[in-house]
Amino acid sequence: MDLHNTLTNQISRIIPLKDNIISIYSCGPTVYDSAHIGNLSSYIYADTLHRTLEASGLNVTHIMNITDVDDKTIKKSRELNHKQEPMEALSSLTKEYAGTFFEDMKDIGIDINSYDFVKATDHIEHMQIIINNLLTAGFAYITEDGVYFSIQKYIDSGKKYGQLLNLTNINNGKARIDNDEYDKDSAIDFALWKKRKGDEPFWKFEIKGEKLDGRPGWHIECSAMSASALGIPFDIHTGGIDLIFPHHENEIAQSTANSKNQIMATTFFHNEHLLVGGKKMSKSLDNFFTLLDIKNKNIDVLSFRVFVLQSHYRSQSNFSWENLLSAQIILQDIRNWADLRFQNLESKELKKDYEQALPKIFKSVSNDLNTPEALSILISLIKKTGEIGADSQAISDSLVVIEKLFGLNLLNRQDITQFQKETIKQRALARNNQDWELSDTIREELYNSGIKIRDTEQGQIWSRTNT
RNA sequence: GGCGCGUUGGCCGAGCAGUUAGGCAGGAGUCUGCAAAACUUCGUAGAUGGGUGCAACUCCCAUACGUGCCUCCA
Repeated sequence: MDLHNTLTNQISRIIPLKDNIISIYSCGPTVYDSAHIGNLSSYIYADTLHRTLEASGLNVTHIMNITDVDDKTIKKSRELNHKQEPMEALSSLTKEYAGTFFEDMKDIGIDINSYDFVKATDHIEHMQIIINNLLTAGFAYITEDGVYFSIQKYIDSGKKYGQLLNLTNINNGKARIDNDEYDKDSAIDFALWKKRKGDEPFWKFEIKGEKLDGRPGWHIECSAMSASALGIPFDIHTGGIDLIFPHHENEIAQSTANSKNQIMATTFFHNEHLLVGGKKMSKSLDNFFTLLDIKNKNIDVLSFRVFVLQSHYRSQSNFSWENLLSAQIILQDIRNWADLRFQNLESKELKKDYEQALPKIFKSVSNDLNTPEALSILISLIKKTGEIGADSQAISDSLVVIEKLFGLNLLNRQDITQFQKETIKQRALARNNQDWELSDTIREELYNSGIKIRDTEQGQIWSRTNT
């Protein structure tokens, strides 16, 4: 497939580094609170990328990290459980929200078994090794409050800082200097390790006799986890557009400082933000929604996946309830179409349409993940099914492909019960006898049991009322 | 202040230099025992001002507005 690469700002063909294995590292959640749907949209795009690559015949190794130690997790765990041991408080908080995160992932159609999740706290030792190596090689220095990475040393070694972003004026970033509360040589240097303050949770760390008990900086977590799972370099690094700087830029610096290669990953995949009322959805603006908000409105959460796929990952999309409801209608249409495979329908001429549509859909997603186009082709196909008539076999066959790419839980839909099937047969009988009264009564019975009937040239076709 | 991105019909949202995107919502109609569905059809989009082209929503330049990153952030 072809994909936009933030490193080159161009769309280029994805070619695996090793055989036909694609390695992906996705920046996952910081588990101090429920994810909002903007966070989740990022994972939906990464998941669709994963699915498309698999559909291209590649084996995908997909790592997603869980950040379970950082400023926010520590702060919140101290507030909530100030009587508990700091480490225990941290772990009980992050366990809870990691749990809700996995539930959310399942709800939005992500097969969590096709990912390897890694936790930051399981990789502390590896982070310490990297920090130690960076210190030894002169890329890092120790201060009163921690260990810092020296951008200047990195640049001096002949590598480029600013691979993803044009950083010519980064030193002039006024906000950056104002917010600088740490003891570092240069405003752009960043913490690899933060020494323990007060009763924060900490890990033992000693270098050359110097006691540095504390916790890792945010960026080093991803460098360590990606390296231990995938090595350097790997194929695709994903995340929201806001992670480009400084997070990914710093990851690159850490991961490549000690390596001949200056590439951390061959492709960087970044998705645009979800907006609300034209503004970025964020916790700080308090304009965010969670999956729970969607559930509370009795809207199927998979509608959100459809909503996300309706816009391209590199353009912003504006979230509104009206748009989500519109996506829900599309989801219903797709599900009703999927259920046609249970209904023994036939239409020879339609087979051709399926044979043409599926490669088109695949071509669209392969072209820089153009999911809106792919969805529109699918919808046209569904409309055509209504027009000409359905073919159960063709639908069964194509569902496998559609499900593979879109992840809408279409394959585990159930057939109606034997009793309901019998009831439909009885109605057909009544209709043959022109017993409209009985026919209508049966139709109402079926409706009450959750089955909607429409009469077509191919006979009765059912769909579920609750989808 | 620095570096980007966007502006499409009531709402959302693509592709494409010349031929209908698609969806949602609305009007009218066809079909139907009824219903539902489906279909047909209507409102004829492309921020503004220039430029290049036989031809621009589509390329280029400006302006306006919006928005993102530069600080934790998907």
